[in-house]
Amino acid sequence: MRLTTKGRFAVTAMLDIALNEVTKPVTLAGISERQDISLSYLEQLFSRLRKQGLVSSVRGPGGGYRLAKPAAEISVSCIIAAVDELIDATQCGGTENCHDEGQCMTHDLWASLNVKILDYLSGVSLADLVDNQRKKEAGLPASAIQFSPRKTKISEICA
Amino acid sequence: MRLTTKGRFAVTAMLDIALNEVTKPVTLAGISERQDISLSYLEQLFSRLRKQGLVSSVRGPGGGYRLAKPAAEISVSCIIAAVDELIDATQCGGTENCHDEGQCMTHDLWASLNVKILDYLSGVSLADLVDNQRKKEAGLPASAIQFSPRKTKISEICA
DNA sequence: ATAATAACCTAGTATTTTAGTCAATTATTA
DNA sequence: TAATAATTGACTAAAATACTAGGTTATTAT
Repeated sequence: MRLTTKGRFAVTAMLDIALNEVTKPVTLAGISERQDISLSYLEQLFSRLRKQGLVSSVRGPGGGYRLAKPAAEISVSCIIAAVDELIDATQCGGTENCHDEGQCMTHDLWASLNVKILDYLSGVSLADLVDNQRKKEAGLPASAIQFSPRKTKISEICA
Repeated sequence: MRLTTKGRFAVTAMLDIALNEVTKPVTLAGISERQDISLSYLEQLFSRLRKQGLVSSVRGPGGGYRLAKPAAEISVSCIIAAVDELIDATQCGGTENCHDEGQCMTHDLWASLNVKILDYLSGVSLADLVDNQRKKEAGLPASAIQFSPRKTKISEICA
């Protein structure tokens, strides 16, 4: 399963576009500055995002990137899948040949975890993130995304 | 967030013990052979599992490892946390300083994803996995763990 | 006693992935 | 036509992952 800064950067960058594309296309140089992500790295990520049809590009002065679809129609899972290739918590990538010829004993576990993660990320759209961010900036509590303050230290995970 | 083969190996190895510890402690050499995991790698993993109090060890001939608690009291999240140190989908590891001085725009998203994953893995115990495996071997459908056959190809993730 | 067993420990290494740099080229527009 | 900004490809540093090697220590069966 792939949930790296690559995917995080991509989501952040897409959110930056969603927030700033009101008048003009958004340049990678702008995103780079605002979000503190290397320009060249962004170029690599956007090459994939464009190929997956998530953004459209305009070259030359005044150019940049726009969302190719309405923000409400772009899910987080979609963005991560575009840059990270495969969201998969199983060893085998769905081939079900994790151990010898058959499934490994924990295949079902990872497969169902996979579905859980995917379900969640599929349910969150860029529009949700925009909403959340706007509310945050206005000093309101975030609501679109259910935020839980629970910590994740080992001591708290194990009873 | 860390969901690597390390954690998968650890869960598989723990499950192997749960299935085989009926009479004697289970040796790493046995696990290595049955699960096709390098012995030395297992030793490293079990060093951590032991330090976290998940297994107890017996040295010498006839020795090996046993679960330190009933299988029903050992959750998958606990095992993964023991070997992978930290389950965390956020960039900052919970410090909330992901971007400059404040939270990055997607902090809430990763934080809540984190909770989702953790909730799920906390709810699955080794006993559940044993059940599932026994049913599988008996040719019955798995029930303890809800298995979904849904695929996770990019084309299916994005509408 | 002692030889076999199996945990335990430390250090190192190969491979892969991540995250990034560098240097160009191409299209567009002011 | 000069500046802009996407586009491309090749290359690199650092980290993490997944191991290997070689020992030591404790225990037990003989």
